[in-house]
Amino acid sequence: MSTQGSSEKKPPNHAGQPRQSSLAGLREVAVAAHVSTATVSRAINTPHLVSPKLRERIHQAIDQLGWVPDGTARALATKRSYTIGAVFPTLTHGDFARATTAIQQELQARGYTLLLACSDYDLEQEFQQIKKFIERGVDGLILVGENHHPDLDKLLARRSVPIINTFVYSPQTHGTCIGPDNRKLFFDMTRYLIEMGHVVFAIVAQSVQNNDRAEARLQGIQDALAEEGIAVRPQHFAIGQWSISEGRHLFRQVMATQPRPTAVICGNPYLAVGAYLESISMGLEVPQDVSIVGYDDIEVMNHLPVSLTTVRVQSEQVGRNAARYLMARLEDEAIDIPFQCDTEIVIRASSGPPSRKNNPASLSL
Amino acid sequence: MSTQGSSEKKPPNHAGQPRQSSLAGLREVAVAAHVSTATVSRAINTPHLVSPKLRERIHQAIDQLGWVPDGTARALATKRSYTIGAVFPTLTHGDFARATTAIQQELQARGYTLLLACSDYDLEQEFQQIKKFIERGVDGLILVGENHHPDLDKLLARRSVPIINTFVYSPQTHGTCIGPDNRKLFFDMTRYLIEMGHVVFAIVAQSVQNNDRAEARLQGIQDALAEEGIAVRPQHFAIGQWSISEGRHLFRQVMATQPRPTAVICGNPYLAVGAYLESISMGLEVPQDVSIVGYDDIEVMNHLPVSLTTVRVQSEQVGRNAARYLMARLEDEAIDIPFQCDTEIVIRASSGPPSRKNNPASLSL
DNA sequence: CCGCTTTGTGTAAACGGTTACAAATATAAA
DNA sequence: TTTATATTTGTAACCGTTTACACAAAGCGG
Repeated sequence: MSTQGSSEKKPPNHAGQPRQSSLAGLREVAVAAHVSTATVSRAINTPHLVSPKLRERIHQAIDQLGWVPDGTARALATKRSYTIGAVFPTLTHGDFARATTAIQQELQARGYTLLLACSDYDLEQEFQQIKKFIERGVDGLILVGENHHPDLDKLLARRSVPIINTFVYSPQTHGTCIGPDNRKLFFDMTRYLIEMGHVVFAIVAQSVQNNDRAEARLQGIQDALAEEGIAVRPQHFAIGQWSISEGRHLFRQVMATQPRPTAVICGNPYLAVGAYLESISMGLEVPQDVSIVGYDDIEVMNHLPVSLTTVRVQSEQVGRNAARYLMARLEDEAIDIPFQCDTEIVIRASSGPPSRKNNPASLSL
Repeated sequence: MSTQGSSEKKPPNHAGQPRQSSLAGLREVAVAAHVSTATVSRAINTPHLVSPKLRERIHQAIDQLGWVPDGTARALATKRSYTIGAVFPTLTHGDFARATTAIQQELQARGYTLLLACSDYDLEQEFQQIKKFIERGVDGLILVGENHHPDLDKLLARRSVPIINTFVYSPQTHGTCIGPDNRKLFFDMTRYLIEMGHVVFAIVAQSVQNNDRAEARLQGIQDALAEEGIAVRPQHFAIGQWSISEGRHLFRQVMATQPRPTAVICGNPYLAVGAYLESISMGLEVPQDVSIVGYDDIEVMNHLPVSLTTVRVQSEQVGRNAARYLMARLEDEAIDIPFQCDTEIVIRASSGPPSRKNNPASLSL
């Protein structure tokens, strides 16, 4: 196996020439300030260990040379990259965009940098992205939901990268996730509608494929209804894409069935807006003819001719706390953040008691 | 200066114990596969230089040990991080979110990772974030606009980090920016309104503070109007925040002035939606009483009772091309992308010729 | 004035990969 | 067979920081 044995100490470098200015950054600063590299390093990272005189000289050298430390080398030496990876299903939904912004702000404030990827609701892709992040040496990970690739745990265990699941909360997994209790959210919303007298409910929602949050919300609706002995009829259950036009389409579809629903619960704000706009096209009165409620509060909901009842989730709070939590863990600080985030049912004009005339199952559209 | 001189070759490591499994990752794989570290490295990066037999053995060792290469170390050694930094003013506006998504997709497809920050339209903050990115060793940068911190060039020159400005295009700076020609965009839109017979124009827009794109668009309006000898009156010029409610407020404000505008050009989609929704509250007919046009196309604009005329910018295209451009430069590939991106004036129901009755400067609101 | 701590600084070995160069081996040409 | 050439593989020096350890100097109570 051992191949060569004779080479008797050749000059270390390739050719004889010292290779123009081969001094690396920190080293260069060190000679300029007539100190050792260790001292320069300390002057930046632990200034109190360096005498004021040298500190001064070093800083002078630094900005005289315009030196910017190499984070890569630092990361290698310290095994800390001050980098956090976040994988979101998408960025084009308001809540994730808001959370991302909050995360980035929070990280930045403490010197961390955000690595971002979008999995497009694909678990396999999410896994690959996480893997990449780990290769890149992220110190922590922010994910969405609790439903991940089966091999994830193994991967994380090896490097012991802390992780936090966002936009979910359940008492069982307390401490590993930050977000709303999705099930309870729609449970409460549904109760509100029940108490208002509604009996025939329709659901217009996005696919629950790889989306445990949406699934939990659906479950919340069904649980609340079940308590009253009510179930959502198949023809009142419409699943589709995430868009206004889809909302219009699905709303029209469920409203064309018998018995006609008096309350339509939408899985996201775009579907709700679509449903409402379609109700206008159909000449329906909201909420007299039908109540429409959504999930998540986007600004337009509050400004439509009939403002829309919805659930507000503090996405910024979710993002901020997730970031804080991770950083605290990394710095071994104690931290007390609420894992279950604030939510609020925002009751606006689009929901109300069903009108009498809708009770008899009759009438053509 | 030289302190010690005697130490006669002490054992290299601290205590005598070999420190449990001190073999670092790649080294560990190497011994497991009975090859040298160089060969392992080659097996991953340049497989064709390694005999199939060893390659096989190495890969076996790799996934038997579950090794994940350390990107930090790799980056240090190769001086390439396969990382791109992007600084956006915000993520909560649809166009930037879409562009970010496109960038990330494109980067991922070629093994790059995205670092993201939001400057909140603050040049100083942007500069700090860029600096941080450079410390982190990004291979390239994606920024928005052409207006950056004065020291930016110096900083970039030192490390020679390639950069691309997005969401802007002007012939003068061809090759350094990718986006729409913002000035021309609103120039054309204004011409369209002029040709329709409008004479009294109002502008409802966001602040142009550190926003050369918005500024260029305003200039486009003014240039087009100037050709006809028209100027926007001070009372028709409303600048504010970026929101629907602000759009409502500013719209009401400009509509309360004399002479009353027959066309309102909005600087972004939210302002346009707000303006339109306020027109409903005010009992105005769009476009008979007033034409409303916006910038950027968000879905709701096409679904409101009166759909809104706007300008569509291919933000995804901007993002994608920016990413491609950078990667091509980094890999020394030739690439032919359009620097000026596609745009389209989408004429919908909210714009039309001014009605006769609006001509006489009269009437109370 | 001497040992004893405290404080400040330097030396050099990591960190975990890549890669120039040399050596060994296989292949082709003569 | 011999020599020239191409192919594989190994050795060890980097990449630019940090940091354990050693040492010198300064401060101090006795």
